[in-house]
Amino acid sequence: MEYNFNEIEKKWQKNWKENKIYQVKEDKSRPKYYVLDMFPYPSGAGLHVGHPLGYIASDIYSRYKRLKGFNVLHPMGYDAYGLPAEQYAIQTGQHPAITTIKNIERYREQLDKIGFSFDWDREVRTCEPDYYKWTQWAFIKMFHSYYCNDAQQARPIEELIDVFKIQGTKDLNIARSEELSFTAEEWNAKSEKEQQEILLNYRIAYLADTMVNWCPALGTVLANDEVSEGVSIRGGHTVEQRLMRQWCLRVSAYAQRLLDGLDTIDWTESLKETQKNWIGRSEGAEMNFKIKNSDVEFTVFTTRADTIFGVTFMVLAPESDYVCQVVTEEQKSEVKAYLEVVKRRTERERMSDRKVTGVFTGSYAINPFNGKEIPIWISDYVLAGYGTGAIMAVPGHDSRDYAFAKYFNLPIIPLIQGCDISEESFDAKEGIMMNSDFLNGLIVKEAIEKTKQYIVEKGLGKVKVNYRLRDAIFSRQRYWGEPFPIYYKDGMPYTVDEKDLPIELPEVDKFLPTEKGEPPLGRAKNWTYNGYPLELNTMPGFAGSSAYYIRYEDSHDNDALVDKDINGYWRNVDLYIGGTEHATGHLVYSRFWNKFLFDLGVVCEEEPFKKLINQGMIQGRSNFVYRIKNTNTFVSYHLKDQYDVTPIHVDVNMVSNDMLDIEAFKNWNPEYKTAEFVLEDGKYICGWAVEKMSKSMFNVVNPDVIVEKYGADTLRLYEMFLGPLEQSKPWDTNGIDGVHRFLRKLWNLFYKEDKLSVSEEQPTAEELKSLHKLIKKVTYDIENFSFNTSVAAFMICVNELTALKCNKKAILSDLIIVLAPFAPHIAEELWHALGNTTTVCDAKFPEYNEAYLVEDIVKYTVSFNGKARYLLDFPADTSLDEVEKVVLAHENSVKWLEGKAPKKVIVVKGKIVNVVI
RNA sequence: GCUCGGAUGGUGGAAUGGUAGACACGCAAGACUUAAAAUCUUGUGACCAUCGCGGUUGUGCGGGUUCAAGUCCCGCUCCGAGUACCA
Repeated sequence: MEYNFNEIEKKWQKNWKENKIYQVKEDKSRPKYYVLDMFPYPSGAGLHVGHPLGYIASDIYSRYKRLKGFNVLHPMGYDAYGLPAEQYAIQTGQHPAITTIKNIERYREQLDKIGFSFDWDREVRTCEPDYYKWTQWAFIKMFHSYYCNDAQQARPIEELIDVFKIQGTKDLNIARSEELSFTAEEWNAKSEKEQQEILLNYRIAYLADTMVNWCPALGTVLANDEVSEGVSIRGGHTVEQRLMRQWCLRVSAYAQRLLDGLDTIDWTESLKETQKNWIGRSEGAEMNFKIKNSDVEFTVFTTRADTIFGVTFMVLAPESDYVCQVVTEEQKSEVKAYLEVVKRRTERERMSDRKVTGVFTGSYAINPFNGKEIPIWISDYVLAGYGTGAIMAVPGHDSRDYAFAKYFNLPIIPLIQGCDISEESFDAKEGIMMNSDFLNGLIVKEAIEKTKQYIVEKGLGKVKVNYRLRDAIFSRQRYWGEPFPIYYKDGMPYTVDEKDLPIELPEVDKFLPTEKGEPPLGRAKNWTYNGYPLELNTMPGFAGSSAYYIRYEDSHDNDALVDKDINGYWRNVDLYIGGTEHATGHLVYSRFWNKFLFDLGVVCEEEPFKKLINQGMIQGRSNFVYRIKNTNTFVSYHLKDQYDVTPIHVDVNMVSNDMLDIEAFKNWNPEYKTAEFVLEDGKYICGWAVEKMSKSMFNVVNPDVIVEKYGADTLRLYEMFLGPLEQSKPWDTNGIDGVHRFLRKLWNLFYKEDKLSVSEEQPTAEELKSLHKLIKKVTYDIENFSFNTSVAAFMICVNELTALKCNKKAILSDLIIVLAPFAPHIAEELWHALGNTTTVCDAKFPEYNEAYLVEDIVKYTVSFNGKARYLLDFPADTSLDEVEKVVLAHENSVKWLEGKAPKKVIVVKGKIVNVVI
């Protein structure tokens, strides 16, 4: 019987589905294990061969854990809201829901062919009302919460209102947008509307006028992680800064907890590092500066308080509120002109073109340490969004200030003994202070501490920790997203009643903004709640993906996001697999969202993902043919240098082992119908290059094609065999035959001349050794996510057993259990062929036995001063004394030792490894 | 600029400080075949060799630690990823 993978795989996929083999239920008698993949956005292009890489790895791990006796939760779903479906809808009028469902069906079809062990009964789709009801619910909870810095947790907003009623803002230590100050009497005297406006300053989900990344091409605002280098990540459209009233989430309140939490989870150092940088904690001081001839005071943030005696000018961000307060009459027109220029420059220009620009305000600040007058300037190298939007410039010890000072000819004062600032500033925080009054003679670190102390004692400011992490902009002016559970009364936002959730996405006639420039929801009919207008914005993409892992635990629950008991069983994700591209987006929002739900007591774990692995990207491997210029003749790769050629992308699906299928090529395009070829050894060899996998490069490989040709088990093994999971690598089909050959060899261990042929005989020591070597290696490898070396171990084992002509049932049956996580279909088929009636998924993963692994011959490496190595074989039970005797008497030893006694004999783990002379 | 990775045969890649190159691809030779494909066997880092003995050399470069370094330490070069006027 041939190894008919197509038939086998179809049969078992059907069987698994019908018998609900992968359905899991809470089972308190067994330990749980939660394995999660980052759920995909179902794009119109379908899956390519790179997408399943992580899913295969997580599937192997899930199946392994199940065989090890764990109750494994391994769900899958879809991140169904997204820009592409909406862009497509704008162009074609096709409702995004229709496109999305079509794409989901296509994804599902492709996923099913690979034989994953997902529990599909738990599937979630972020665009389904049953699902986004809980996204809206969480938003309502955030709206009704504030963050208490003392308790370090979210608290109900009602508590805060009670505080306001009694003591106003006195002794308040809570996260807020702006520092407000009022008494209880003032609060109680305010109108409902005024009170609501104030509360927005404290809510975790709040509405505020903020500078946002506005993307005109997409017609919406974007969060910081959706923008890179001044352009949108999706589509690469330019982004500009704009002041808009938008929904925001007070993620910044959680900055310290997000940072601290990193120490409790098992993520790669590089990913933790990326998050640390994104959160960007910096310790420093806020210092107040008075302005000469004015009562205006302004505050700067600095991490280098020690350099206060080197401040020679101050700089305000162009957008800073202080600007209009400090500009003098005579400078007004010049400043105005400068602000106009800055405003016109896009973020992108500002970044690429680092020209020094700026303008003097006419005002002077007073240095609180020595009373000196310092000119105040405006420049766009100071950002409004960080710190206070104002800095004290120390050109001697900050490279940006240095460039500015040089350009505008401002004084530069060196503050550190022996530093050379003639060419550039001295930025390092080291050396001994000078020109600094009471700080002179201190080393920089001491000086920073002493200055901070001084600032606090003299009331010049305060010690402050700043974070780079900004609050997340949560509004999108788009159609295809979750509607907000918010309505407006008297211009103020109110949440809809929880019992009225979900607020379903309404139908609209077009997916474009209204004539008035409102978001597409402005087109919806009767878009009201109890007669009040509903919010027209929708939520961003990360809203639905922030808590989906919790919903899988209890995806059909209509009364709660997750049942408390059920969450108490599944807890958080033990293993999360996905790409690095979510390091500063999804993985920050998810952690924030989960911490918020933790504060509410909805979930029992503070961190959502205990262990996280980033699978590498699969790049494309493009193939080229070489056309001789101005002809229709193509020359093979190794001969191309003899001609003047143009490389042309050719569809990789017409190329096998870099050899072109000439007939297929001729039929590919009418232009090539009459093409001629210059061959080498009768073949046309293509060139290749690693590029992004994309249609335009003709290098997209569809997993369906591989499954059709080699089977899902081969695809699974091959994707793992390609290299380490976390490494990016090009897809290259050149080695797939080797993996496929391995499966056929395995098959042939069972079947001789078309008949099942297994023996009940007792295995030999050699056979047992081969098997247990494999079990040991694979156990170790799976636990360390080193799947490529496991595949190699299988190949070795099967080669050994083939050489031993082993067809013993005892050996083969354990072998296929060990293989089952990797190649479930063939394992299931052989498992049943051996007479088992239950699924191989419920077998017990065999333990290895060291006793079988003992070598009967021990090899000793003997070398002299590490040189002239040679090997000696001894029976395993030879004593070390005996070995040493033989080693020293060996002719090579005699030669090297020249009759002298060795100085030292190095023994490692009971083995002589070196003789030192 | 900063941070984090990485550099090993023709290729993808293996190697708890202890026989570098597992396993696979490719290539070569052979077996089977009218032939091809498939399959199987053998060989395969480079250099030297009285090519079935045996030797030299070899993990990006330069140093160091060690009896012993692909692996640890210091200094470079190159490549990749992330991030950036963050005061």
